[in-house]
Amino acid sequence: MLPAKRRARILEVLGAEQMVSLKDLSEALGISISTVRRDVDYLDEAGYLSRTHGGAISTARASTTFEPEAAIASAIESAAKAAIGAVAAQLIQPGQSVLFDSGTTTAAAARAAAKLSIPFTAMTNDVMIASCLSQNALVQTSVTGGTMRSGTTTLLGADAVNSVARLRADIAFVGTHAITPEVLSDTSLELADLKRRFMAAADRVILLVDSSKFFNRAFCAFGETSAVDLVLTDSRISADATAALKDRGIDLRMVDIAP
Amino acid sequence: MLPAKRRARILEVLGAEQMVSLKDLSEALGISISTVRRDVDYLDEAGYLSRTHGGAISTARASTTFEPEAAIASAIESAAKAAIGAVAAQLIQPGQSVLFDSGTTTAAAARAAAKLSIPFTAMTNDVMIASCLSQNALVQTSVTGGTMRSGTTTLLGADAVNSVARLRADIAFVGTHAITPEVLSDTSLELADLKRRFMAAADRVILLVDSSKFFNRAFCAFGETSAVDLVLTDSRISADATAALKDRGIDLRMVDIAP
DNA sequence: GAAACATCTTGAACTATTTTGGTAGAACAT
DNA sequence: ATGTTCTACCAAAATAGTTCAAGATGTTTC
Repeated sequence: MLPAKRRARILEVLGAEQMVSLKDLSEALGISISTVRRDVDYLDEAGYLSRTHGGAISTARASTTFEPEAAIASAIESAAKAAIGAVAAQLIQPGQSVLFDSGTTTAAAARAAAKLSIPFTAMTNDVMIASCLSQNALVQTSVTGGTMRSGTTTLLGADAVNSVARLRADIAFVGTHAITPEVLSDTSLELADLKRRFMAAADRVILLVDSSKFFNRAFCAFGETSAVDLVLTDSRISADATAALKDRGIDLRMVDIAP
Repeated sequence: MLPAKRRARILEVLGAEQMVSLKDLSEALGISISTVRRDVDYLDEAGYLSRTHGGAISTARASTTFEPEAAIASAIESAAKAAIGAVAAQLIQPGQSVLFDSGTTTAAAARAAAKLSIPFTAMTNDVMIASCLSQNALVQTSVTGGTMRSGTTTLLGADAVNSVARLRADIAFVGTHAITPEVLSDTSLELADLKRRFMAAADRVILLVDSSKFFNRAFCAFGETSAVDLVLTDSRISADATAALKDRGIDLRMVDIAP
């Protein structure tokens, strides 16, 4: 297994468990304790987790504005994201207009949507999603203007907001950095602002969120769960989380993850 | 198997897998590990993927770049474009604002510019160029809005035009499909319109054009050679062409092609 | 066209570097 | 006190970098 893959898996475990011992990690990943120790130290150094005696605890999401580098973000929960994306794409009807928020989960949806053979119109503020969708000649792809923060593929700022403000769409696929039973939140004001616009511009808001995002709070709230028409998540979501959302009458669909 | 085909297949694998070891690639493609290593290093250099010890992981672009092999080939295999791009990047001064037209030659300039360690502001209508530039934290990258035609990474249309119309930049790097001693031309009205705006918005217009574009005419003229402040081309340009341009008082610089 | 020549690419052999898993003693928690 | 975890080190394995000869490709010359 590749070092990078190993580290991503460690973060996945930590996303689900909050706390793990090095021993457990060593057994779960089938690698020696020495290597686990080195990986965990590395991730600690890089700020992805915190070390404790004998193990590691997740810290990334506790820090409300922390964003992992793109390479790692896309590797974390990649199976869950792909599964969620595949189901999301199936919800698109021929001829509809669809908004794709930026993010790795919505990117998975775009990748699946690009393989559909139905025509639809798409708009996104993520250049990676855009170039993905534009592979399919049936998809009319538009991109918001805006400014990219370095290391990301996300367009933000006044131009992006204005582009979205003029629109009316059938569906918005929105991602989120964190979700509680009531609130969706993300890491920056600008991101939050734009997500709010996406949600306001669409008849049907579909939230794509893998199970590791429950229940956390990030820096900046951008909407309420009640404003979402459908939540798509993976089957690793906890019973607590499903109950809390269903109590609020939120339509929740779980997607089985391929091994 | 052709080198270009090999590299395209590596990107294809990487689009599906997120990470692969060199060993796996070697087996999957039936080529030696040495060759895989060379290909992967090459693609890393060109920004299509990132290397890790023992393998490669997909960057934003790799997972979306199911570009036809021909597109990859023309984008990264051309020594002339790379050489022109490298020289173009050197013309950027710290703090300047720079417009990057869409196209493979301007993309080469963007790749070189992304490796500079000077801060500047960039605006482009090509999402590939944008994701290239945004890898450098010193570069403030903006993207025009617009619509993508399928199979391309180019943004066109009213939104793109409007984005550019508001700007004033120090430099515009402009590509062209064809050039005669008097006229620059390209393949579509929309493209031509946007290129015209780029040229009007910049104090200094620098035309990046490899020698194969002399002297042809494409469907739609978008400007006169006299409106260009500097023409950068490669040394394979014919003597006729240089003479014709110099007769018109056009500043022409030839770039030696690296071996 | 074909032969001769130069150039580039490939795969393999070899060396250097990095990574890995193990071990021994020190530090730690209960 | 006792078992566990940490640090530091080592040898083995894997990967990266280098070099080179054989083959493929491209160019020139006749």
